[in-house]
Amino acid sequence: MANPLQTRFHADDIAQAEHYLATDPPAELDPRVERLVNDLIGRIADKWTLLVLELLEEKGVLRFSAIGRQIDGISQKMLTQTLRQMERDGLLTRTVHPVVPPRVDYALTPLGNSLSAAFCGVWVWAERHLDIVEAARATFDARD
Amino acid sequence: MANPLQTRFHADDIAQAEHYLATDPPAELDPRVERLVNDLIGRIADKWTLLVLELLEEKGVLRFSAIGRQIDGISQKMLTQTLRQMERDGLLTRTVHPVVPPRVDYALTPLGNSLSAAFCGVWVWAERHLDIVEAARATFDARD
DNA sequence: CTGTATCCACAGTGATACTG
DNA sequence: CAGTATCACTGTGGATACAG
Repeated sequence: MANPLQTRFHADDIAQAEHYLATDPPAELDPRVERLVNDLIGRIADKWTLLVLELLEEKGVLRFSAIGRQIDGISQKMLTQTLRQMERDGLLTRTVHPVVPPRVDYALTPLGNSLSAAFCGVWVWAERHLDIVEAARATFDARD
Repeated sequence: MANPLQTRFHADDIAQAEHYLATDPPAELDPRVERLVNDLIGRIADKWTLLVLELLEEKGVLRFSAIGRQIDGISQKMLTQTLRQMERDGLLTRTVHPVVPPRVDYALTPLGNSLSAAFCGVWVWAERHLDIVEAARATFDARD
């Protein structure tokens, strides 16, 4: 039986995610570092970044228009912006082929892959608990 | 040596996060489910929700003002809004004590704890790769 | 103390048009 | 094809005041 999440995340990535959980995290956690980590999470956890991350993890290398086509509802502006941010953060590479018409390929870096792996647990959680959350909302909305 | 992340995440939660990664995820992943999951992630991954989740995971039970005091920069409005959303999603419980002055306690539900555990991997990733990301940004910003 | 209500400023977003 | 530029808009979020 096909298993979308298993095809989406490489076994290596999942192994690495387990590695993150199993090994000791850094000992230092002063407020400044905490703020930076929060900032970083805030940036990488936005809607479009997550979708691009997921898509590239699954598909490997894609060109600009292919990404735009496969992510529902994203505008060209937001796609460009998201890709630039991710490139700046070292999550993906942007390869411009000097041909006409222009062709630009995007692919995750190892850093991007590792982030995708780190988010694997959140994806699985969301998928697993979707029904529970919706039930909780229904209950909450019922009484007021 | 003290280890903030180990104190922040209970051993049980980490075990559960490993469980998520180790076991087979649900087989079905039609576009509708995918959209719902994306929505859900978009909601739970916002800045304040993440900070509240982290704080309550660490501290256990806290009252309204205590949360507001310990999360830097959050306004009363956003705190109320965030707590309501999380309560609606079943992530935390809101307990009103009928005393004067009023006292309202907030605590994570098992669902909230499991979400916190799922995000553990992302936290560790962010902490681990903070320097790499900042270096990537510096490199990116240098050439233009 | 724990909220709600109101107002307002501004950043994020989408639509559109245009360029190399 | 792969963007950039411009603009109008909307919602988020902060400040403030007030209520239970």
